[in-house]
Amino acid sequence: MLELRFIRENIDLVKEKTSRRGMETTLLDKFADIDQQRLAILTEVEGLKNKRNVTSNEIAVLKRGSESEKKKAEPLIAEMKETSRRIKDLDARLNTIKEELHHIVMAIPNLCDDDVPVGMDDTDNIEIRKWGEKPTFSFTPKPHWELGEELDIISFEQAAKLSGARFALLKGFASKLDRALTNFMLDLHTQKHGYTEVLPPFLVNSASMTATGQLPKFEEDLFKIKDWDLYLIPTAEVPVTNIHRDETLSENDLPVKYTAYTPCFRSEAGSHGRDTRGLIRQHQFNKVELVKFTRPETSFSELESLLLEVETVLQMLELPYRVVTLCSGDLGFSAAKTYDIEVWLPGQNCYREISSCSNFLDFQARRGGIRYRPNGQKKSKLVHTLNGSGLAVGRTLLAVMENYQQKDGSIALPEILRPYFKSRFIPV
RNA sequence: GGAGAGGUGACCGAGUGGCUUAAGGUGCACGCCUGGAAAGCGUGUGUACGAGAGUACCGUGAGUUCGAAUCUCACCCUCUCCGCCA
Repeated sequence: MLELRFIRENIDLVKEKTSRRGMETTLLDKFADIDQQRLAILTEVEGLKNKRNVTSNEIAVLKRGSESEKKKAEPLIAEMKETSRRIKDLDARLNTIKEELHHIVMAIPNLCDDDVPVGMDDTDNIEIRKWGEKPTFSFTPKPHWELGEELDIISFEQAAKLSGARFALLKGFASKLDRALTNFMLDLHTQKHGYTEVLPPFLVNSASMTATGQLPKFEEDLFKIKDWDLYLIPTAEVPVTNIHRDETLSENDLPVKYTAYTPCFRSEAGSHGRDTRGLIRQHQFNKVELVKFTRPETSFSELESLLLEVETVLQMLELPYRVVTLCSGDLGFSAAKTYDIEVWLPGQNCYREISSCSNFLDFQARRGGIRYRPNGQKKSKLVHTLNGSGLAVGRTLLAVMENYQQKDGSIALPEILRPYFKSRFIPV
């Protein structure tokens, strides 16, 4: 959410920046009109309320006085009866307008940072660096879904029986590898990168979804629990960022850093026909997430260190990747700037997103009332929030399978996973 | 699911219709004091909207009233006990 006053005073800038994202600006034309109506009614009703407060005090004084003074209160009471009726009317109108305005403001995306390249879609994203040597094969490398079925460690068919399309059943070595990767990532982030591990609820209420920006605009992307105000989380970002909703943190505690392993649930509405094979796009997948709460001054440097921490995971797993800066049109609703890390997949001969690291500035903090008190100052300020996947476990698993596949169909494993997986490879 | 108790500022906690402009305390900040610190003393200390005067906010939403933190109703949440259950 952007500040009301900021939108009012910078309406052209807001229009320009939202159109960079490829969004309609008609909403913003409506904003100015409704905002003006709101201020007019607000002024009137506040004047009446002031009168009511003052007169009520007068009545109180008269009522404590003599009989004749008590009599004097009666016309005042009659007058206030009428005033109260008008206040009630105006308040009702004001509430309607406020709701309309709130709807508009909640539908305005964050302003993209000036560093963000202007573009339409992912083809306009800018590669900023590459790491690692793509593996060479003496044979044609297979996609992971073929490897998984041949080794009998992933079954899409059985998962379809249980749940339908876009689900997978990991078996034996695959489920063990998923667990090994998760533990490796959590250990790295807690022991080397200074994150506190949390295990949050996987169902959250609408207030939480609203603070991080999934609601009200993107409800169709979520799974909702029937008859409950609960949604399955699409990412750990939601419960973890909401840990400090409506709280004031101490500046000395910043940056606050959490890592969480959770399953993630996404409806994938609107992506029919895309990535239908394999583990790439599932309704349910596991992810290790990193979340930071920072001072405004340091959020961009914290974004850079977050990116490096995520890259470390891929480097330790010796998986080749590249980093891209998302262009304005590809940026998520709440983010001001995002780096995507894309891992090399030899079985599909392409790079695929495996992590997304974003700075949300105070956009989520304002929605969620997440503040801190700067040392030596009276007024609290909004924190900045950031998060990044460190990493999406399912996609890491398939990247390991494709990059480490052997001619005989077995899969070698990164050295770093030895303490977690115990054996060196997944046998045929 | 049943019974009971409760939800007040950064935190604790008083407050059952109008001298409440939310007491008091803790914490925090600044000042005095000190060789320096602690203690002590003093001052200040929320959020939103508004150019400002001001208005609103005591779990949420309605209601009663000239006037509600305070009374009524509904709902949400927390705690204790009982029941059921991994």
